[in-house]
Amino acid sequence: MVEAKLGRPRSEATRHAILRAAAGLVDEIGYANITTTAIATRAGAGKQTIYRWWRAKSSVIADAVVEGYLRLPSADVAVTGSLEDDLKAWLHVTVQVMNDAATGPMVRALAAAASDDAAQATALWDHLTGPLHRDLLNRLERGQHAGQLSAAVDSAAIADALLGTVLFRLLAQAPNPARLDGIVDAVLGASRPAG
Amino acid sequence: MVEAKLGRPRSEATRHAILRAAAGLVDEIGYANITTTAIATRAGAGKQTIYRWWRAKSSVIADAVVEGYLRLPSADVAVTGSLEDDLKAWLHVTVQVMNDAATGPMVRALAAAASDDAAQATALWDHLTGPLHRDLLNRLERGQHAGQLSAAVDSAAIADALLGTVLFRLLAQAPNPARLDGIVDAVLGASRPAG
DNA sequence: CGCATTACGAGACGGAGTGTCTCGATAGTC
DNA sequence: GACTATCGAGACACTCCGTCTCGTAATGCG
Repeated sequence: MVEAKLGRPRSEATRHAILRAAAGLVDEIGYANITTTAIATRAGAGKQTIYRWWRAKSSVIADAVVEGYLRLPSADVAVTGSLEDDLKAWLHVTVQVMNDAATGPMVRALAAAASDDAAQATALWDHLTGPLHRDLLNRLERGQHAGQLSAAVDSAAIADALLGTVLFRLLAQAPNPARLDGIVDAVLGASRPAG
Repeated sequence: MVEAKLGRPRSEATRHAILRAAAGLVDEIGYANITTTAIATRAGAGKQTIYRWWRAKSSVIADAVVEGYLRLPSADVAVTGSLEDDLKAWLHVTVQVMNDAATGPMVRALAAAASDDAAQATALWDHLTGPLHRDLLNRLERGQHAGQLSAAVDSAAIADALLGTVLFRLLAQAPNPARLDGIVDAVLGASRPAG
């Protein structure tokens, strides 16, 4: 990890251009159709410059995600009076967003791309789902402070379950929204006050 | 869908050999490293025979899943007195199984393979996770009959959430088992009797 | 049986893409 | 100015996909 002191230094501008080109291509033509040549051309870089710094194409795109060049479109978790309503609304909107033409294929492809490298996969999912998880957690903890949710439950675990549900639907491409409300009902406690 | 009546009929043995070869190769060298030539060679078939009946390599492998040549290793859901304990035990074992050397990469690769075709993806995930979902649902409904779980909650939704959690961990390759118990706690109702 | 028809195994083939290699030029350090 | 590593550009060998072409095998019809 020691930087070389001799010779021409690595161009940070080129690095940025490559990651930016990769991210743009994922958006425009989809992960599966991207070629290294296309990334290089769009970035105004040579192919060797890519392979000098990344092991493979998938690594470039994974890096683009990890460094924030590609983000999942996220829906804000509303804060109205009802935790239950807010979570249900978030679930429906998020499932809808994930099922749109661009997002679903991208996430599925990235999941496959990261499957080579466990460390990379962890970093990638962390960056993709981290913001969503954080938003959910904030709302849940606010609900706990407001007494809408028992302080004894593990709110991070609930956020896991909700995100897991969204991802499951994303992978299975089953846009049936029928059970989404049921999940929130179950997660908030079966014996909540009747609504 | 009308079968031809003239000429040599399609060999069911060859069809079986091709699907069997594809399934074996997924296990042995992983989805990403499979070539159509390798499938054909291993099956003792010609490449043209594959392309005569399947559109692409991913279709062959998806078919192998749908027809049961590839299965997710499943852990039985125990039936002891405690629904809570049974679900926690199942979650831990299942996450452990999914994290083993062969299963994780296979599922991730299949997720990518199915991303081409929405209808195929639904069928594929149905066959992969269907048995697990059914087992969970059985145990949950049994718990509802035994009064361990409110009859009002959507047990299928709970099964979704538990499976979603497992898949999320599988994709993110985060083997941290800490929150698993918390998910069961949350899902079974925050206000259950203290344990 | 002979003929038409379709599937079969085998493998050659063109096209596309990957990752390596080479080139002359460039941007730093000493 | 010498040295060294990176730069853009693109040629290159290699692998793989999916198509095409063989000669052969299996089935129904006359």
